[in-house]
Amino acid sequence: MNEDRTATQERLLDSAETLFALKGFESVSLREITAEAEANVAAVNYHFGSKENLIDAVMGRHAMPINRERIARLDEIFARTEPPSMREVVDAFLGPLMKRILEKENRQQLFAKFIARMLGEGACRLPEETLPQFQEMARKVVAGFRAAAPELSEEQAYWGLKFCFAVMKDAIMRDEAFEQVSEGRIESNCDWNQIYGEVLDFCEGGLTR
Amino acid sequence: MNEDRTATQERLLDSAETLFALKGFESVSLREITAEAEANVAAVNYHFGSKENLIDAVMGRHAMPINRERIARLDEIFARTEPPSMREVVDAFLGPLMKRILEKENRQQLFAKFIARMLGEGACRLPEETLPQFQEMARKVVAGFRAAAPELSEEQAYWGLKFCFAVMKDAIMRDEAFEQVSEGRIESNCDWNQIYGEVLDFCEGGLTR
DNA sequence: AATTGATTCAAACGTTTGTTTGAATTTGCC
DNA sequence: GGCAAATTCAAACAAACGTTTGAATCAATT
Repeated sequence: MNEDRTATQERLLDSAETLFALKGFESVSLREITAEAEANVAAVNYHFGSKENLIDAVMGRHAMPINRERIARLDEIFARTEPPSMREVVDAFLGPLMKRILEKENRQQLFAKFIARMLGEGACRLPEETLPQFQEMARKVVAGFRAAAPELSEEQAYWGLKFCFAVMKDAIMRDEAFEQVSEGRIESNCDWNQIYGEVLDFCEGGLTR
Repeated sequence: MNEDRTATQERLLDSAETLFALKGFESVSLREITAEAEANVAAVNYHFGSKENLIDAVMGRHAMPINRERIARLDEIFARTEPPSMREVVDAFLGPLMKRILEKENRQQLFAKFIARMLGEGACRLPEETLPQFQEMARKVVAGFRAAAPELSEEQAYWGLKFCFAVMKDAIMRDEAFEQVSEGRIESNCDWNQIYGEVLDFCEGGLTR
């Protein structure tokens, strides 16, 4: 995959990311994207070939670096002699994602929502070339879980992986419906560090019964 | 809301439910739905007024009975003198959903996927008249959580509610991507009882740190 | 049997979708 | 400055979308 892109390509990716975050993949038209990016309608097909390819590109921009970081942190943990704590394994898995949300000073919420959609709707369509990396990452996370909690079977650990994913995703994706259901007791604030704390608590507990 | 519908209405709802399960709300056209239901394209607009209304109807068909059952089970728990266990509160919350999946002998997987989508994509668009019921249900679940684990703050309990939802949703929604990532170690089987056991374990652990 | 109201139907409505085209324009290079 | 490739652009494409229409058909009542 070409890493250095033209200015137009970059603007298209940014606009697509923003609009996907707000409305989901299916509901955003190429015309909305190109208008936001101040580009021509034909630009997407010229630079990316199709709308599908654009979605893949905007996902690929984040997925691989995140997985790289996850793997690096897990390798660090395994390099140590003492056994890992469950919390640090979960954090090695979810932290790189959360880090990127915290980095975006002004567009935190938007970027978070895009990530959540990527994990949700987009999960079924992860770019092919990223699959081996995802698999390696998953194997290491599962190994980490079982190092921290030896009573977990391999299958249980994989379910745990899935569930941690799910919890993180829902925590990131602040939806109006739940705000209503909780009658304003949740989501009005936006202290990501506190939210991430809740996520870690829940996942850690869920994995160490 | 009219409870007794014509045969055509029923067929439209069934077809919509099936197709929504397979492809999501946005990606299914009225023409697909009416073709499946062996009805005319105009039938949806005649009977429901619009596609949006159809989606609401197909959701409303399940949401309210499920919430009724949840509330009933929680009331039973509160009627007892001894304090509830966390597991039974979680089960009162998630069980009525799982029950309906197990009921559908032949279409389990399909129905489960619809439910998951309803919880996911559809969450942001829950029919207005169901909101008070959702709120009452949520209040009682939270009360149940805190009765079983008094150290939980109200806010933590609401997060727990959200997270249990998320875990259940992801467990139900079997996506190919994760099957690949786990390299076949998950999802090949389909023993819903075992899966539900994993969900209960994780949520129970997550709420009782 | 006639009349009324509810339902079905084929056809068309106006938009919007993703994509393609071919000419204009910009860009980098000799 | 001039050539060639890369990029932009307005315009149009066919296809699909949700919705509307008005006549045909069905059901029930009188």
